Amino acid sequence: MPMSATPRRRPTIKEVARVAGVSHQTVSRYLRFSGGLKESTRARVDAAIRELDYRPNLIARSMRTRRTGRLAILLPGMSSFSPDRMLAGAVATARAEGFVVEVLSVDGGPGARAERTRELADSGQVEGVLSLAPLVSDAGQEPNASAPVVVSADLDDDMRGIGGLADGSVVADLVEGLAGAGHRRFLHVSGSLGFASARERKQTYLTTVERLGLESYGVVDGDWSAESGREAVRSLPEDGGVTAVIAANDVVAAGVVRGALERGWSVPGDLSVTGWDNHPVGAYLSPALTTVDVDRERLGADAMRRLVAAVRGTVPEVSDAPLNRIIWRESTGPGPERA
Amino acid sequence: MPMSATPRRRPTIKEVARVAGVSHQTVSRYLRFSGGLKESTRARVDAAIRELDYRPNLIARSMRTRRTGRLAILLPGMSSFSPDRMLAGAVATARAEGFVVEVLSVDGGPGARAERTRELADSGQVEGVLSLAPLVSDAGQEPNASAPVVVSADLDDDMRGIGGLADGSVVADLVEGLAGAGHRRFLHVSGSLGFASARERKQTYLTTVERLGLESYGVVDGDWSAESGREAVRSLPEDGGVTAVIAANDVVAAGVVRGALERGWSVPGDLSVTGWDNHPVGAYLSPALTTVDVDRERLGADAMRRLVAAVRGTVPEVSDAPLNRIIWRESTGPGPERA
DNA sequence: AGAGAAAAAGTGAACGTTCACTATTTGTGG
DNA sequence: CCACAAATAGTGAACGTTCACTTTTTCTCT
Repeated sequence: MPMSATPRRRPTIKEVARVAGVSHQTVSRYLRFSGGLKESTRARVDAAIRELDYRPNLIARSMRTRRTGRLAILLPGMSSFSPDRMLAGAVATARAEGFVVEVLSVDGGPGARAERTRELADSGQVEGVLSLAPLVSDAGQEPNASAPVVVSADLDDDMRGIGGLADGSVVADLVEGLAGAGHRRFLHVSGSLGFASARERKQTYLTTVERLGLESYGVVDGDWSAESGREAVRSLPEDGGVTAVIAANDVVAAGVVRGALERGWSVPGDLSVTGWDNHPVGAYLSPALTTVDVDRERLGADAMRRLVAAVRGTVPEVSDAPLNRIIWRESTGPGPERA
Repeated sequence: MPMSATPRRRPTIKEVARVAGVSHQTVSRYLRFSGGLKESTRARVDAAIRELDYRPNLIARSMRTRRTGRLAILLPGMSSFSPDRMLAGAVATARAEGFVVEVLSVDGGPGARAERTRELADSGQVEGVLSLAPLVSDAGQEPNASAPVVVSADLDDDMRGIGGLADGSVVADLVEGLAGAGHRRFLHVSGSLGFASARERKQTYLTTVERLGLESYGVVDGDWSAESGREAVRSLPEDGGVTAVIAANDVVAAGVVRGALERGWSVPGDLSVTGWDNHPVGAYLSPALTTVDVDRERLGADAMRRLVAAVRGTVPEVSDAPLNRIIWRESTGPGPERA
């Protein structure tokens, strides 16, 4: 029970000024941009700050400048989708740009999130909001001069982002790769269609199958869960001829594999399966999962960069390094035409 | 490019007062605790607030009260351990208690994190810090009257928390269950020993094996990774007699299973394997993973409750509901004595 | 109905910074 | 060496609340 001795107040700018023998305004100048100070005074202020272990009261500063230097990140409350890597990337970027990040997870659907976002955006508490989960698009933006809102490119409806394009092209590569291996009849198990990335992948799957003159047994609209993958395989007819499944992510793919094994089908002997995300365990499953490695950290960082740019009224730097990369592993093999 | 029309300032307490025909202090009173106001004035203030769409400037409030209402949560920067569920639980609890949470992920080891924590704790920016990753224990606390710091009970060194106890007892149950099924020779693959939970499990494993008169082939100190599990199995001699492996978590367990299969051992035929965490894919692996279901959300919530109590100087409510629950699945089976 | 207490409402300062000025010092060209 | 500009430093107000008081109103009891 260390009853801390002196409840000493933190030193203020004025005390620093007194110690340094200058005016408080000079200290303030020193703090903001140490230009325009004579070297001698600069040194005196510096010494005083050091001596008193002074650190500026950022709240008082915020109050005066009316800038909070804070951004909010919205997390989906409870879903199987947990954006941990993205979060880390986004947080790191924000910090690097000099912002403090406040994270809050909101339970409930896109509606609840949109509501909360709106509330946040014009609360004056934060300068911008980044949502890592889909919102219901509230058509017209706020009438209030509210803070900018960015929905992660991975999930966003406006497909300008790199995320969108890259996403699509990789599904196409996946299908082409399998077709090249002799597969003709496909199944896609999608993620929750509330996610733009899920819609995008589904769409690209359909058009690619069409474009290459292949057949799609269909698309099962899932929810990113393993169970949805298992169910999808269960619903397949015994001799439907499907030999390849494009699953929305690795978790779904694991479910697909399980479902196949339960029916006595071998993977990849009878059925090839692809996942998405390069989940840490994917390589250690049997069979090891073919997947798409996604730089989620960078995805989060990019989204945050977009937000920061919006806040500052500048144009975001677009990164062009490839974001996705297919990793072929054991869960995919030659199709019937090569067998 | 909607060049937002009026850059209208937010209304202040004084404007509300003017509209309501009362003093600013009356409005302030209304805002903080609407007690002590005559019903008629209460209504007038209420109407004025509504009319102006007034919302209090929390920064100004913070400045005056010297309370920020903010807590920080520290996440490990980049590790295989991502505390997403815990984060959600902690954030939700903090919000429910009226705090705003600021999350930051810190790269680097426990040293870097401890440094950053210290910095945060006496930055005056937050009223408390919750770390979801181990810190180097800085022996004596800060000399400054800094904000309280709580390291999650799951990870903390002081084992007072519920987390510690529950953890241990469940490892014992695991070993006992396997012993009851006829297993005699065990292997433990631990998590990073920087984590108190990893040390705790290891310790309980050792004492339980001892207590029941079983044999431990040894403990492999891992790092929560699948590869560490795979390596552990590889290092086993062909006829060492190990028939059961207690893995630090499901990811490690997946690696163990993989390693076993690669050696031509069947799971659970030749080797029983247990994981930890009830990872979403665990039930869909083949074999489905025996694991320990951990209410990580509540773990996070409990840790946050501890922090809030520390900040307020009150005693935290201890929850007593069981936190962990073994789920026996296919990856464990009878040992040699029953075969 | 009036005194006194309790309840309700008001007043001005303070929190620690930065902003918008004004004052002083330093430097420069003729 | 002086007038003048540029560089540097200083002064007081303002940001929007709450705190610590003081004043006014309302209620209660005799």
